[in-house]
Amino acid sequence: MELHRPPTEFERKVFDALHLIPRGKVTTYSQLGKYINCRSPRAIGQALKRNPFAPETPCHRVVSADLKIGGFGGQRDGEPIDRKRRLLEGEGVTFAPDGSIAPECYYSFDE
DNA sequence: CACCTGACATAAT
DNA sequence: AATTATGCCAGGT
Repeated sequence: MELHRPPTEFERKVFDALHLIPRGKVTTYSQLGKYINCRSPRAIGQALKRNPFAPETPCHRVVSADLKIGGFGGQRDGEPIDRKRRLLEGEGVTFAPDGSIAPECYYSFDE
C-alpha cells in the first residue's frame, strides 16, 4: 500500500507551502489548506504523510488546529510523534505542559 | 465529551 | 473507468 509514484500537483503545492513555514514555528492543516485553496485538512494530512523528503520538507511543522502536536508518519501517537516533538523543540518550538504548542510559535500564511 | 458530518485526494477493488 | 474506502483533520451537534 505504499506509493511509488512521482508527486502529484496537489502534493507539490503542499510541499511547496511547507517551505514557507519559518523555523521555530508551526501552522495547521487548515491554514496550509487555505493557502493552496483546499478545504480538506485530511487531504493535506495524506499528502504530508507521504512526504518523500522529510524532514528537509518540514512536514513536522504542521500541527492540528487545536495546536496539539498532530500526527507524524501516519500515526497520532507513539515513537514518530516523539521524534516530531523533538524536531520541533530542536527548532525552538516550545510546548505547554499539556503538550500543546505555545501560541507565539503559531504561523499563519497571510502574515 | 462522544459522535456525526463535511471536504477532497489517493488507494484499493 | 467507476465506485468504495480511508486518511498526521475541523467544526458542529
